[in-house]
Amino acid sequence: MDLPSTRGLQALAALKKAPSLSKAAETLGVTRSALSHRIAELERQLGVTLVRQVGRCGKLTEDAESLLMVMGDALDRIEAAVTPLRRRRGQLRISTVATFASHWLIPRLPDWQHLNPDVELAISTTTRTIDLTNEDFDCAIRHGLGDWKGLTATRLFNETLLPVAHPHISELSSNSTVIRARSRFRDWNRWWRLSGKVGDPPGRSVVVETRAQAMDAALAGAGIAAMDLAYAAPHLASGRLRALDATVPLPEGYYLVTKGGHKSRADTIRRLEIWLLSQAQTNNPQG
Amino acid sequence: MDLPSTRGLQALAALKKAPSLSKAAETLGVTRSALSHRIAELERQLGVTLVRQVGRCGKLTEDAESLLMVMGDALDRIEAAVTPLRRRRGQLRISTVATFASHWLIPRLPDWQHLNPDVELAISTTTRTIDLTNEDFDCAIRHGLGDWKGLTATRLFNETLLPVAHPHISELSSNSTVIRARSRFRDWNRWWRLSGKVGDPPGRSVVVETRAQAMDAALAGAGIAAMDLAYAAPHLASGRLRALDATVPLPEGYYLVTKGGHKSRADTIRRLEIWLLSQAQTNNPQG
DNA sequence: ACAACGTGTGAATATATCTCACGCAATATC
DNA sequence: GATATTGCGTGAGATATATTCACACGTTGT
Repeated sequence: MDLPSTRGLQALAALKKAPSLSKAAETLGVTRSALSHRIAELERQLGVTLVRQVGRCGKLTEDAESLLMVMGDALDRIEAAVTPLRRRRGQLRISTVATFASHWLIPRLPDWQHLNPDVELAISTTTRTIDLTNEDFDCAIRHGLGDWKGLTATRLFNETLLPVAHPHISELSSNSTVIRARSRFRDWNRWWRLSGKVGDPPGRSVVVETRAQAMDAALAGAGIAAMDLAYAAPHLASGRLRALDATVPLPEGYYLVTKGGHKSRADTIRRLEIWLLSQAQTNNPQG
Repeated sequence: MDLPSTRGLQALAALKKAPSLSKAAETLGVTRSALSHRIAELERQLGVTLVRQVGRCGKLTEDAESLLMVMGDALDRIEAAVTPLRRRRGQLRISTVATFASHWLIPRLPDWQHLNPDVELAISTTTRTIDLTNEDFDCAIRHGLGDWKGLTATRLFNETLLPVAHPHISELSSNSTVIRARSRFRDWNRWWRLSGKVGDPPGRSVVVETRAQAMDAALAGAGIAAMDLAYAAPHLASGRLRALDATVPLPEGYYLVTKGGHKSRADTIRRLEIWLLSQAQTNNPQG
């Protein structure tokens, strides 16, 4: 059975409450003409006259009255069911890793808010890799090779490591103190090998828990950190950190990941993607 | 507040009952693809994920479940409200005068039914002129000058009077017996004058109640009737009646009259109009 | 590996819906 | 009575929504 559109029924219901079609149109925020057409379309679908012009106002016929009577508060029910869901419309839920959030995304948030005042980014950081298809996130930003199956991934930037330290540290040698993050312990070894150094990296090291702490330690002058260029860039630009050697690219990168299935707000995600890519190019947050 | 379309909600409801999207589509009589798009559109409007692919079937999210829960039987209510009205869809209610119905329209009904098996004509004959704008008729066929204000009238044919009688009556003279219908008593005088005769019509007359009875009386050989050509034509063709003198046109005619306002089934009425006009040209019912 | 099933997606097309400008009818106002 | 004023319906044109078809992807059996 083919149901009539909500628009038509809504028009009829509004017409019952308001004295005239014009007033009803006003309450719905559309033209009188639109309402007139809605009624006409509904009448065409049902094959019944619903509104009859008496005097200079429209009056509902018995058919229309009975329709509304039987329908009851069906429209209100629908509205009640739909409203709480719609409330979350202006929000884009993003899951990402802590370092990316605090050292890349969050510093750039003011720019996003300026360009997209209607979309609030809700950033959620987790240590574990979240299962996008089962949890209620619209997208995620992940670190890896971009080969997550069943998901669409667009590369934001490749990871590139370089040794950075407080400006008063002027060189990297076998005597230097290096800062290692437990979560990315192998970074120093990888940089060492990829940059063509021989032997092992300096043995003297400070070990911290997370990469964010490694950054803090480097800023404080505790030693030399192998940091991602994207994260170090603002500090290098401001002079709070100094690059001590070559920058080497890693095969991994940072990716914006979206799930398949019905994408509930594909257009907003698309805007986010474009913005992220443009931000990834400038490599520096505003302000 | 902008309500989502019934189609989308209906799709969601069907998806809850059926195990898979394909089955749901079957129950609604549309393609799987259509249902998929409906859901996607609904999700876009609400900005919420409603269906999530788990395994190889789609499963409703909590949001979708709660939506359906709050909405309750709203859709059923709408369907219940709409169904009884739709039942009258295949019917076109026509109000007309008795003579036109019995001597013109009804003999032609088989042809209409053959051409339009989906539309049943419900013919209602009344002596009084019905108020189309207030009563539940889709259209009317009226006799008159076609100047009914507020209504749209299309002429089917002009009225044309001629004297007819049983074939054994061979001439119209001042000695003839004329048949008069009380409802159209002046017809004989009008014909007499308009056909250029001098003096008065024959004084010897049989008076019956209606024009239909006048026709019967003429067929029975009771005298000469001043009959409308459109009504007499089939009898003239079959030889049961004979035309005894000139045919004179009257200013009145028969009109298909439709009301303004929202025309609940303009397309069907349009088909009726075309059919009536074609029938008016042939001037003879089939069979 | 391969087929069978269940889906999502994009293009092309058909419906629905909206706004705008216009004309007509019924009331108000002079 | 003439003349605004209010309330409508209608057609054209633009935009949004729905539908189908053909195709590609992932999952589940054999």
